[in-house]
Amino acid sequence: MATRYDSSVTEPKWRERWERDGIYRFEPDSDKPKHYAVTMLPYPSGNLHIGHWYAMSPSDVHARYMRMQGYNVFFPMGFDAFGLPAENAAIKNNLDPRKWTYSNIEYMRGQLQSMGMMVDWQQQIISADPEYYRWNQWFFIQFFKRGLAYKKFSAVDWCPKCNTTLAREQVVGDERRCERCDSLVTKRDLDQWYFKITSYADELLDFSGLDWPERITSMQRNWIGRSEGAEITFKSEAGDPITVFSTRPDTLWGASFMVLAPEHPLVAKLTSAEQKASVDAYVAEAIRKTEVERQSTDDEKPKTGVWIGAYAINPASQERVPIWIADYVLMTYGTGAIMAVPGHDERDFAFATTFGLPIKRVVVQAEQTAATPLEAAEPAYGTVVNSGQIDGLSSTDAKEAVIKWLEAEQLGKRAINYRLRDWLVSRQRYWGTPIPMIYCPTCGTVPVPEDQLPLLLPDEVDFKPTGESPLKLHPTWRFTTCPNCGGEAERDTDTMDTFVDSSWYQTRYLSPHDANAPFTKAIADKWLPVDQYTGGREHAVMHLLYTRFWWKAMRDMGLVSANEPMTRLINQGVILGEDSNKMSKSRGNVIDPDMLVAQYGADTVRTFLMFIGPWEQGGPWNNRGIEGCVRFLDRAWRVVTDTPQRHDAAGNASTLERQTHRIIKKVGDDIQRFAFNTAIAGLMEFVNELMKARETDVYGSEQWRKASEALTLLLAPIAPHIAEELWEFLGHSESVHLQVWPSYDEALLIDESIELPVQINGKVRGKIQVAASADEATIIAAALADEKIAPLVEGKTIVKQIVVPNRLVNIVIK
RNA sequence: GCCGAAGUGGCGGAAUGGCAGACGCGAUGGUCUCAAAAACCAUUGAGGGCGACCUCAUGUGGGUUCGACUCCCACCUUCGGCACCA
Repeated sequence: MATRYDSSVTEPKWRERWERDGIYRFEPDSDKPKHYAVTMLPYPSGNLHIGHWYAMSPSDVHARYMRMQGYNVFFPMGFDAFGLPAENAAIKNNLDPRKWTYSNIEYMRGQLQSMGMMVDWQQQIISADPEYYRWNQWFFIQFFKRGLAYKKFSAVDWCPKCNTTLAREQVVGDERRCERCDSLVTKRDLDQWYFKITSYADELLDFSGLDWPERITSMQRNWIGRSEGAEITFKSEAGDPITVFSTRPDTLWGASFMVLAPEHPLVAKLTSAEQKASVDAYVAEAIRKTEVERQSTDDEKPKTGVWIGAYAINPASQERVPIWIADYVLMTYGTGAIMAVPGHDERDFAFATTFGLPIKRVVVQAEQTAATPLEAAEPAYGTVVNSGQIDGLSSTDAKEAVIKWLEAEQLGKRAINYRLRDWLVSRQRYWGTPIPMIYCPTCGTVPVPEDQLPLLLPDEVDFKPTGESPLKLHPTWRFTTCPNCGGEAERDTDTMDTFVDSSWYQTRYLSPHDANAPFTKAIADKWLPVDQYTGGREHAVMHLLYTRFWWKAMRDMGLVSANEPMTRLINQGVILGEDSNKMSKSRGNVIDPDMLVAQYGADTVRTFLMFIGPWEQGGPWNNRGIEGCVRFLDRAWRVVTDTPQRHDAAGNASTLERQTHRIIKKVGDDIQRFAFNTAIAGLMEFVNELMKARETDVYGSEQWRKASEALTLLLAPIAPHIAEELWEFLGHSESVHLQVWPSYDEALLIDESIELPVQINGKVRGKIQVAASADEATIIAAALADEKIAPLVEGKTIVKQIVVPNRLVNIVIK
């Protein structure tokens, strides 16, 4: 046995052995309790970067640990193979996106395998495979039949660089940039397909039973943006109903004017002849601004607007209130019209002051009266005044009272509004799932018959980024016949958002080749939902929200029974360059995992990535830091395999035994909570302890053997290759990865004799050595007798004596 | 503005009511060597003292507690999300 461990020989050797023996094969029918772990699948960009390692290897560690804990673990891998980079690379280099993608997959699978993950590659999925995407189409049709997929013409977000529409979630930040390419997003009026995620808005706000980071659930909650209030119908003097949404029906008496969005359908009808010219000009300007970007979150942005020459009647106060249009009211939220309550809403206040509109107080705080003048909007809740029959009620009670009154008088109703928009899924690009819909002049919109799926993506396509769907430009593909009447018809020429692919892939892994269903129900019933999901938090309101929606739709179709797709979610942080900046080619701070693996081996790279710091936090790479892990694994190797020259010093086998039990507990606890950095720190300490014990007569003892075996087993999830080699060295013929996680004895977690710090008034003033079993009285006696403590206590009054078992003693004196 | 996360040595970080700085990097000194590398040993928060030791120290200011990095209140800073959303 060589004294140095050579990863370049050993790692491939064991990977081949594992593959040959099929130790990671998925066994859906085993009797062991199941544990389904999924890490977000990679996009086949062509090269695995260190971020993939950072995301995936700790997930593998946890999965391996669960397996050693006795679970039947399934930890699959696949490729999110549709998407723009393939098409863009193809356009740039005149390649076939299919060939580009699939050759990348072949290469990246090799890289992924070099990580030493416990993946059963026979279960892999590739979303660009027709056997996968046919089920996207199948789901699309089911959604269509259930009213969850619909087509709508409206202003949509358009990325000029990607040359396609985007879902609202894919437009990021206040500058409204494309999630994928960072371009400024514009608007276009287009007829597009949507999935009705809003019909699950309320359910998506319910995170009960989900062990997900607060950060993600709060982002989703923000995104969905539920507001409770009422819809209230005002009537114009001419009698046209104008419905507004308000979260403050309690302030209805304070509504002294109304504002409609410039695009509001009633604007044209209500505008008076005298005001028509200025209204038209304002509307035109607003629409122009919409196209350019009606953005600017500038707080200082002055309010603009125009009176349309009409009045409405406030249904509560019966006051005549002017109707204005202004671009601060958005057509896309609520009803596109508001009742303006300038006294208690900052925007309405700003508008009223700009245009000299009346401001009325309808809420008071304790120190105010109904006549206290308003110097600024006072949005806080308080007591209602100047409001007829609801005077004197608290804002909260008044809300309820007004809603009940509105409902009784048929003037309005309780209403809830969401910020969440339906998911726009049409994309004007080639490399995606064709939308399986046919437009027949006679029969209308007809789905492709299910027995004709998959509707294959054609190969010979001129997919230049023209802004038109490449499939539309194909000479024949779009022309078909209506499945209903047999007449001439046309196919939808868009493809689906690739987030569709990742919305249900976790279910497909279980039966990737099922030709009759998206997944085999018997297996899915046993294995779903996913127990542990890992991946980046950048998908909080995209993939992670879409997946929850998709799952609920599947549940309502009777395909799955749980309410949520992924029970526990952990998000890793981002691994940064050595300069603490995001890794990028232009900064030249990119770390290449292949080079590291060649130099140090996969085990070292895995170990260091987890040792850097808390996994959820991420952090900067450190080229010197990895050397520490090289040393650690090397020491672990030597401490087990090398025979010390001398080992005759007096040692303590019982101490080693206790250290062994302690580390078993620590590593298990830490891996369970994804605290890999402290698990590894603990193992480093343990190796250092073994190094010392090795030079004593403890070496070669029963306790020594157990400690070496424990070290090897605890190392197995983290450094699977070296652990396997050590396990073999220790004389075992069966893989270390088929072993059971070692157990520990609670009684052996603390030493027989312990050192306790003794505090006087909370400051450590001495230390005593006592038996772990010593009772409180004995400990206090020992503390007071201590040569450093005794003089300090002498002549003082002992107020209190605190003994924290196994921790410390505190003596409070006066 | 609202919601969320975070702030600890030269650096990455540990400790979630009980000895602050585990573990690692870096640094300094040493052993081995012709020399170097590797490995090993020692020291390494700041200030003071020859020294056993003492004082200070976890963004800031208060508070609770025998005891606070940890809990509470107020604030500062950084990062992420939402935002003319009625």
